[in-house]
Amino acid sequence: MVCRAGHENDPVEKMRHSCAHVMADAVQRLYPKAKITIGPVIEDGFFYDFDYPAGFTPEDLKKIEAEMEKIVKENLPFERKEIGKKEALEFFKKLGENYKLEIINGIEGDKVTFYTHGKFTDLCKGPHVAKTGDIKAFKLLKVSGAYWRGDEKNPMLQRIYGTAFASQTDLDAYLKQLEEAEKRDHRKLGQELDLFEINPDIGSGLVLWHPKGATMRQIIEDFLKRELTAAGYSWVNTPHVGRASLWETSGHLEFFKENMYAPMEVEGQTYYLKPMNCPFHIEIYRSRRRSYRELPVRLAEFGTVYRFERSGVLHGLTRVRGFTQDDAHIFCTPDQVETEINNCMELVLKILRAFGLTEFKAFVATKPAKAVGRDADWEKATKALKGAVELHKIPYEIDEGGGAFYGPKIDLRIKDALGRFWQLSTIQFDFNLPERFQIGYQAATGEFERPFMVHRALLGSIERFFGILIEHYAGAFPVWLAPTQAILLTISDEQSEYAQKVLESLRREGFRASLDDRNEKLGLKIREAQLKKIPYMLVIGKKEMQEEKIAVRSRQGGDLGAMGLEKFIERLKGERQ
RNA sequence: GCCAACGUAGCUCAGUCGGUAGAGCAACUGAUUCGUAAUCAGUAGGUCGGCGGUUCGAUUCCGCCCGUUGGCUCCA
Repeated sequence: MVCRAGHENDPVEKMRHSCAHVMADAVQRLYPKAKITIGPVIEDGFFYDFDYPAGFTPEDLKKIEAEMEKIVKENLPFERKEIGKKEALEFFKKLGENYKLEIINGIEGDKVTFYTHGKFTDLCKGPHVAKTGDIKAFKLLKVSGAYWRGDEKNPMLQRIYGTAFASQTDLDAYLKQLEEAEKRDHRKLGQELDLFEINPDIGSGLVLWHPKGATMRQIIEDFLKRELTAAGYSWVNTPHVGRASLWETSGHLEFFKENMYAPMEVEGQTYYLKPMNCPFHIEIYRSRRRSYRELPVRLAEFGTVYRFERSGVLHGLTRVRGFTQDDAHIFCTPDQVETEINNCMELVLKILRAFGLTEFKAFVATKPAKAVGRDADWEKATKALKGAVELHKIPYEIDEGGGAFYGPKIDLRIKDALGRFWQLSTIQFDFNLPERFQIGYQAATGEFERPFMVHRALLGSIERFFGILIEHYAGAFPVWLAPTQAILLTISDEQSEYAQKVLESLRREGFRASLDDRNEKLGLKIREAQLKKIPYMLVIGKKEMQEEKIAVRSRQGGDLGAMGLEKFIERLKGERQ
């Protein structure tokens, strides 16, 4: 048992930690056969893993909770005791707690600490609250399977998750927040707003983009296309499959095969669906001799890739098997590295900010023990990455030795409206593929040189980014992204013709507008438009028709009163940018 | 893949302690032309995820499969 590093003195963490002990105690009181293993504090709560093959049902959870209440009422003191390892081993041996034996044997030094409350004793570094009665408000949340030490070769344990807070009010607030997150779930909103579907008849982890979702995707792609073109990228398109020999050269069959779809045979040749775009871009790079004069070469593509993900890890749009990367590869000379990376960073930030994502955290991963490439190149590249995050004043951490074997990288995480962090962008050097594909350029000296190669994705996967965006905005997209920006609502049939004209005017101005002239009450039309989260509802009744106006209602602000179409168009244009 | 829960109409869900199912919304039809979050009435819609077993009889019980969801990274 342990608190999270750096949080040992946080009173809530301490209480959660103690709560985990109380839960383990309750479990063993009710189910003496259950063996205790580990139970750390995690973000927002705690869990405890038990070896109990019968498993726990949701009803068991209620019983355990009730038992915990009793233990809290008993107000038992937590007592700390230092004890020799030998004695500790004997203690747990007698209880048949073999997982604890394994843990003790892995601990350095010859002393360990025990924490006891009532008749329950656990191996534990502490600290704890003084008495079980100090645990104020708690709740068990869910059960799941988990492997001992996270390794699937080990026995499957039963994990119970719970959380505890300093007061019932705090706990309720937390549960409410969970509910709020559930309401924003992109899978739910995706269906309600008719944006996309993942259909088992098509296949797990494969996305069908419905018209509204596809409209948004195109807006996103158009925006990126404009920005990247302006930043000097060239656009390429490459196929979805490639010959086995290509993936042998690239090394994917050696290192990435377990993530690739099974091969297919065509006329005696073996082909694989592409899990990455890089080999294709490299082939384009080396389609002719390159001179230092034309570097940097920046090849960009919205490249759709397929990766085999184990069925259990698939999740809505954020973890899929087929997805499109906003991928690009930069080939440049050593002199250009710094500028290229800085420009990449600038571009990433500009684009993410356009989507209302303004808080970032960067992780710079450096050279691992096993790596390819020259030390000097690693140093130069790592320095450029650090320089770029510092230049743009992004808070960052160094992930020492956390880079891939083929190069250092920056992972950029962004914070969404609910305060959750998501990893989106990545800027990654590659010292491996240029070598494998033997690419080069002719330097000023006339010598044949190897270029630096950088993989970079700003949004990462468009599918995943879209999912995050849906949750970030809770489906209420800003005008520039909304699939329908304004909907015209007539009050009676008499206004249909006039409304149709207004609709045409809006469309001519390039707006995504629609018309609801059904024979229904205004209240119903507003309700439906509101549920679709359309930014503007334009009411047209007798009055508006006579005065050649529209009554504007905004999604969040309600009735804004009547105005001329010109004035409304001006307003919309301002929000479109 | 593994552990657990779940799979009933387009959607959300109820139900059957074994005798082949029901609501609301949506759809369709009709009436209503009604000014800022749900007008009324009617009609239609289901091999109760698939296959097999037990049974006179299975949507219900059992087994297998498929799919969905949560977890399997947090190391006393």
